[in-house]
Amino acid sequence: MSQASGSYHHGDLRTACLRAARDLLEEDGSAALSLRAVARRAGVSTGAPYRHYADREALLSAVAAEGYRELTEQLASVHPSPATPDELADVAVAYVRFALRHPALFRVMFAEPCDPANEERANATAAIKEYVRGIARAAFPHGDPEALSTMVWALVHGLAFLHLDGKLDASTPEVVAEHVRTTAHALFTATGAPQAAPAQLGHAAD
Amino acid sequence: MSQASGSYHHGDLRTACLRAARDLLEEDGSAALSLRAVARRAGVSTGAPYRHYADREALLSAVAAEGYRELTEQLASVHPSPATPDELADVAVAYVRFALRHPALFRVMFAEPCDPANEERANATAAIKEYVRGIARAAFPHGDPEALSTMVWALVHGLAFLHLDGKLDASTPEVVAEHVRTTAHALFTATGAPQAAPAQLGHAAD
DNA sequence: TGTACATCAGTGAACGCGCGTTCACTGATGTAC
DNA sequence: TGTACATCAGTGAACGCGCGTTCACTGATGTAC
Repeated sequence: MSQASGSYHHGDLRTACLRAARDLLEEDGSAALSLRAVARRAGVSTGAPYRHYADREALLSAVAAEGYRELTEQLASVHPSPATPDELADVAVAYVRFALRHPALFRVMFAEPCDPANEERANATAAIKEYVRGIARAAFPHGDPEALSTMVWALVHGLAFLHLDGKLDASTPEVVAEHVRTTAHALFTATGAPQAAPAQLGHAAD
Repeated sequence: MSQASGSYHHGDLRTACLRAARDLLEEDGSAALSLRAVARRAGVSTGAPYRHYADREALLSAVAAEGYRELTEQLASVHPSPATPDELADVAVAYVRFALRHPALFRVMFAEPCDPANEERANATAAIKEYVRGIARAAFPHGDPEALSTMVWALVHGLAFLHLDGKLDASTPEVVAEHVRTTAHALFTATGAPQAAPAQLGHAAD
């Protein structure tokens, strides 16, 4: 968009490819994403994307990285630093909702054996890990944050995939949200997360 | 095997296709399973599998169903009716171990959008659901078995996929087992599962 | 027990498809003077 | 400000590939009499 319109040069094909890939994933989540389809969608010849991505893998990794960033953002926007069981449950609901709203993207993010050496991708996953660890630290100040954050992440991740794959009732978003909230509550209250929010100071002892 | 060897008729091509599919999945987990590759592997012409499977989907569903049955068996063989946190943790470890030993099969079972109307497949998933529900009932006699069994399943399922997708350290089976055991323990002890095994009678109050 | 015939489970060639990737090319852009 | 030229980002045709599926066929099997 930044440059010519209708001209020979595209202007920002790199971004346009990402956009096209995302659109295709939203439209037909079941099909595998192909570079040719992306080029077609971006209104460009088959070879053009190779100016910006080394190969299919590279595009896929970029898409995945974008997905991670968005997921992290959305979780943080629900509660930057959740502390009560209610707030934790809200975040859990947001995680599963993201998966169900963007099933194909979520699968690219997790189920595709993408290049683990891709730096952008590695950074993006690190960010989400850090957010989850932060949650665990704030919510369970007395436990091992590492173990607890794994537990929380595994729980929501499992819920997301089981809903995605039709193993749990995902007929309406409301049903799912309620289900996730209940499950999360069962976990958080039982593991001794603070019941109310007496302190939301954000500074926990290191 | 049941009939001719080296003859025109195969004897039991249905089973042989399944076997071939499984072998291919074990050998190259990253590639998508194709009917042609299965036929090749079974030593048979491209069209032959169509005598036994309507299409690719049908074969995939059969493979998935077999996977469900095996997973259920393996879990049950660890503890038919686990009651203590230790026993529950053993089952959790077995679940994740299955996923890591058969990554491609596990992905076919869960990540492929297989035909949900397939009866064999539906039966097999129902069996595993039932086993998990049974665990929850036995282990948490005072909670809502439905919510708790979902929680347990989601946790192990999430752990399985996070390890599978390289989000958690899966360098050695021992590391993974230890990790799963720790996480499971944290959950089970906190949610009030029986601490020791005073009664292993198998009859819980309905 | 022997023969005729229907049925069944394979063959192998062919169809049309979409894919990833390469490559010689060309039009647009921007920079040096 | 104007021109020459290097660089860059596209084109479009082509490569070879493996795929799912179909179809006329043929050899093996088993059943009725």
